Amino acid sequence: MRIGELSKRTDTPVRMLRYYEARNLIVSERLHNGYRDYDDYVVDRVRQIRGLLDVGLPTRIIGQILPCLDSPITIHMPYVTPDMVATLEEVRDRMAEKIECLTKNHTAIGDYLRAAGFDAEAS
Amino acid sequence: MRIGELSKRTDTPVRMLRYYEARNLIVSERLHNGYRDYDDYVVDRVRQIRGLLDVGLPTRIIGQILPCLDSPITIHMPYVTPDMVATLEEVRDRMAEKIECLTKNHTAIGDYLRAAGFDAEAS
DNA sequence: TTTGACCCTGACATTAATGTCATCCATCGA
DNA sequence: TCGATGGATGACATTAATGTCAGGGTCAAA
Repeated sequence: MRIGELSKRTDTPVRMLRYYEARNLIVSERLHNGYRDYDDYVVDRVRQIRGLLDVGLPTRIIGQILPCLDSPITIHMPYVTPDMVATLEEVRDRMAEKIECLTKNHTAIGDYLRAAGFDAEAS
Repeated sequence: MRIGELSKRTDTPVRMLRYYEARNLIVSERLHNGYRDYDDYVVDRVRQIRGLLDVGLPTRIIGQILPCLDSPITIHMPYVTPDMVATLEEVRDRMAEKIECLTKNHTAIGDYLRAAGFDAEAS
């Protein structure tokens, strides 16, 4: 698909799609004219990238870990360098911290809303 | 305590503490000389702020929700405006999304590391 | 063939969170 | 009293993610 459709399907500005490509987070073929052409799997990829960005990961890190989270359960993993392992462990641990922080505050907001009489569902 | 100590106790650059104050996330008294003087509870507050920033919340939002997450279980909550309720619900929902995203990727990294033979513990 | 929708590249602006300085006041110990 | 340390304000720089334009092709439908 071309960039416009990818943009719509991922609800992501075209500008950003080109940016992600520049940061090597996604790739694209080129049509006879110079138009970018994306494979379908890129849709999910972009969504994942956005999610990670939204959660505070910088593109630099995303680019490093993305290849390791690619397929269902790691189709091809060449020699994993110790460096990469360290990075992954680091990222994994920081994610755990974030989850904890988010969970705590998510709960607190729920409690508050409930105490204030609003919003009885959706804890 | 003065800003230096707060900085150490929260592992936060002094620069940032002044910044958070400028954004109305924390407050401080002033000593006879112009030095800032912080109450003890500010330590936790700063840690919470950092956590929220780290997880992608902008200071503008943090400033809005912080007062609602202040005390153990909401000591004083004046008339909660419908606007505030809407904001809180919005933030709460976005947090849930983030938690889901993080959990998913956290798991994926764990799986990868395990599959790669590294890191057998700490799922 | 003309027009409008799409795409391309590249430059510049912006917002947020931070880093870095410079300049000056305050305090306390040697 | 001097000097080191710590604090204050304010200006300027930077990095990342994004927004916005400008100038210029592609192509299909009218």
